[in-house]
Amino acid sequence: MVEQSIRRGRPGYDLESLLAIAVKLFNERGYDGTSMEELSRKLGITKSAIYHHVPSKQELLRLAVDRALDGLFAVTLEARSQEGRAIDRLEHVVRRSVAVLVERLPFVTLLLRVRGNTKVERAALARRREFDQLVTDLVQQAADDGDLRSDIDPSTTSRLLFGMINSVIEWYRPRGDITQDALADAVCTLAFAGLRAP
Amino acid sequence: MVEQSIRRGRPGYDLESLLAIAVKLFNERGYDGTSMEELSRKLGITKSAIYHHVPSKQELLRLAVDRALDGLFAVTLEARSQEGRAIDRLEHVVRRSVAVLVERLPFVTLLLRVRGNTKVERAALARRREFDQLVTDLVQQAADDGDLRSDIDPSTTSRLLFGMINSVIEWYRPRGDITQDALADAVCTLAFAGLRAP
DNA sequence: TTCTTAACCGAACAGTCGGTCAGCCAGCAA
DNA sequence: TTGCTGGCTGACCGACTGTTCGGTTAAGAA
Repeated sequence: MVEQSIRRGRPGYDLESLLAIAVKLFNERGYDGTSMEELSRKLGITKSAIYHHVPSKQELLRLAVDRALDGLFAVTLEARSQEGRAIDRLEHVVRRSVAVLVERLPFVTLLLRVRGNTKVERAALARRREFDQLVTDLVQQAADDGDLRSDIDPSTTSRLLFGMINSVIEWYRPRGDITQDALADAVCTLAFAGLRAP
Repeated sequence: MVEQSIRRGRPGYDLESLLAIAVKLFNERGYDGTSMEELSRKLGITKSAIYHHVPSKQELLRLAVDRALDGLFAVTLEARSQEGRAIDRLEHVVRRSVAVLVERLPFVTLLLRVRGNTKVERAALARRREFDQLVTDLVQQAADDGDLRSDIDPSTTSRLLFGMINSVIEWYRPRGDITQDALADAVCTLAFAGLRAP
């Protein structure tokens, strides 16, 4: 079943396998705190070999954050994010965002730590703000529909909401004792129904 | 009214004023992404002058994260964090943590981005975990009292809860249109009562 | 004036940074 | 066997890193 694509040439890393290890290391040490020398040691090849796969360190970052952002924007294009009551669309976006976070954990982790020092980083931040705006609009609509409490303003709501969701990258590990669905349930319950016993 | 403490010697930066600017820059560019040369330019003095005030770059980081951690631990020692029903103690810790976050925003921001590359950073992470454990214990007790819903486990709850709280550093600015109290209210409402219209 | 205190400068240090270049090497296909 | 492709090496570059050191400067106190 598994399409074993036969690679030609000398066996070793391809861009994908190299990127996975790079992103993992970036997340452990921080992007700026990781040198290409350090990365090459982790890969078991020389520094110059990395530049056979990728033209620069910044490009590694771009590839990673784009994978995260593409996943998040794909969520907003899904049917259930675009039709139905705003509050239901919001819940869908929340659930699916948790899923993307988990499935692309290393990439999203890197994205959420970008600070804006370079062009690549600023471009990532811009796309992220775009996503945040879509969510804020959704919260606003749901509040207008009377489905969300009106004593918290929409932008604060969406920020706290996605603050909670995004914090998942800090502690969730797929191997752990909580499944992806259980996590999404916990997030939605806490967000929509609150902590207090019913 | 203002106690103008007369400093002796050549006027200029003291440790406190230097630290404030350093931490601000660290937060903008990232600790690893900020060079001492860059910092010295921002300060308007030479690189070597910084070393008159502080023995190393790492020490700047230590001073900053300790200010954040001291503030958070002080909260747990307050009377209302130690007596009464667990759920009330929890709400008090949440409210006061938001206050500390806001009052010491730059320091807490830096703390929350520490990755653990050096001894200083690992020590900070250890103290942070200690604080997290205290909160988790509180959540556990409140759940045992029947005051918190039991369908989310305590460690997930406390992580999502503090994920939401800590996200405040990403967007809250004191000059903005939402006061510190309103922010704490929003956090508590969302956390305990949920988003859905009552 | 002189002493003390505190902040600062300029030049240099050894080491590390991201990145380049010319060429070598392993495996598949013809 | 040969050609091609894709992956890799080792030596190197200039710029920049955090840190040190000996000397200097500005202010209040004596």
